[in-house]
Amino acid sequence: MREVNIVEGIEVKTTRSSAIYSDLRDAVLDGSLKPGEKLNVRELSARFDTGLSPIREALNRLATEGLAQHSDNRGFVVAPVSLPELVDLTQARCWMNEIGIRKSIEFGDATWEETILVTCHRLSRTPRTPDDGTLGPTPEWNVAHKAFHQALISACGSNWLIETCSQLFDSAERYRSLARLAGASRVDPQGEHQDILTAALDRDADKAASLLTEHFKLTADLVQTIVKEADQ
Amino acid sequence: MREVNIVEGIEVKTTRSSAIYSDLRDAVLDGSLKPGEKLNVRELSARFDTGLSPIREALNRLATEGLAQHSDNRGFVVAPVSLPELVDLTQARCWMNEIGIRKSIEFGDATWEETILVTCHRLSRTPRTPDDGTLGPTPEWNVAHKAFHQALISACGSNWLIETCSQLFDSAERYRSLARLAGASRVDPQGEHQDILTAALDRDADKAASLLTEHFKLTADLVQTIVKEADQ
DNA sequence: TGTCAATAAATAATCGATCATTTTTTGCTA
DNA sequence: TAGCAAAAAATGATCGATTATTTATTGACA
Repeated sequence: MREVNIVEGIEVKTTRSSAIYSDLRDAVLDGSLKPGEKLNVRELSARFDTGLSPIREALNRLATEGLAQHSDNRGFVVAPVSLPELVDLTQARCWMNEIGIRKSIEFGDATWEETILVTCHRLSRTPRTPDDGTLGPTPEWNVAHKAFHQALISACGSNWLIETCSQLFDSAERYRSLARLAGASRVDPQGEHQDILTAALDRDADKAASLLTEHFKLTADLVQTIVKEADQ
Repeated sequence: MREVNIVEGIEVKTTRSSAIYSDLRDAVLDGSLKPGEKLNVRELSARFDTGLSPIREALNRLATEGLAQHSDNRGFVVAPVSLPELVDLTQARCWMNEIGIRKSIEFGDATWEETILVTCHRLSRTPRTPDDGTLGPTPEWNVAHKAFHQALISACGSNWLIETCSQLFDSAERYRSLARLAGASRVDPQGEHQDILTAALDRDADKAASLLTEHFKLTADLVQTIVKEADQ
């Protein structure tokens, strides 16, 4: 119980459980914890230099969220990935984000327009590959990427939908990370982002929806190739 | 670590954490734990005659699921309810179930048809009010009710969508329970269920979707009246 | 009497020992 | 050597004591 963060000037004392949850979550999402990998509580408690309780609490949260799996008396593993699940996930993303962007185009006001404009701009200005030559998107780019996608649907009128899309985004990011680790990379996602932005600002719901859907499907296709290869 | 269940002949040893999670979840859903109520860990551990760890694990799961809220160093409370959240929730239910039933009508095979037929039949044969005169739906009716609604969307092709609708259903059930405790009750939901079933079997997607949406909105309207009254 | 700091009480979080269950190893028998 | 049962090891789950933090209470002072 010692982690202290400063948020907007005020001290926020976080707990070990929360800190570890956040770390483990990041590790699952960026692929440093591999799908199916055993999450041994004692081992993790040694690694994080903490007791068993915070680890178990963090794992319980991850499991409820779907990023880990739990079996009574058999502990936790990182949630597995599979081709069928990727298809399922992609389908759900397309459907839900389509509603989200259509409704946002219908209901969104000037503030929404400005938000999608700004988040898209920030995304374009955020370096995708690190200076040090290591591969893959930087954490900053990932954050900016999610911010833009969530902004697109932010005026839809249902936090439930927004939250669901957020979880879907994260689950998909895990697949993207795995593809990246296997050496794959999108050529020009930013061009697609710009096109979606333009369609949204033009209030062209059909075009925005189909571009967004296409965007998700292209990513899934790339990831799919890699997952298939890895399976063999 | 002593809870033992028999599932299809084989022994399944469940944990205290899981058993308590299940109990607490039921209590939140049926309204016996009130929105905003403090979930004191010591108190609960006394009530369930167990240590602190299983209680905390159960609460962590509930919180991740959205049925409880957690604040670092301040513990857990039952998730609050509100009019805006009910509106949000209802909107999301309508949108997602509409996709679910449309795609199921598009993709569903004979097995799907039989499943919705059977679950609807079972629902109609399950007593809604208990024999002993206590009010509100019986647990059996609630189970059958959910089974029918989930069956309707079960052939949509995305487990993610199905799972999301399941969570939405549960969250909505909490509102229904609260309305029931306040004395409100739907007149004839089964008539609506039959109409939805018929439209689905007829593969009339537009009709099925609009009936289903109407069904959710009617429930929400009833609950809304109660929540409003309770607020004053 | 109202405000505020200091103190006390209550509650949340964590720890590591202990107990229960699962998994692995061992060694016997056919 | 294969199959199996018993024993051992490893791992998961739980407990209650301890520590950290928040909330409530007290009492000094303006």
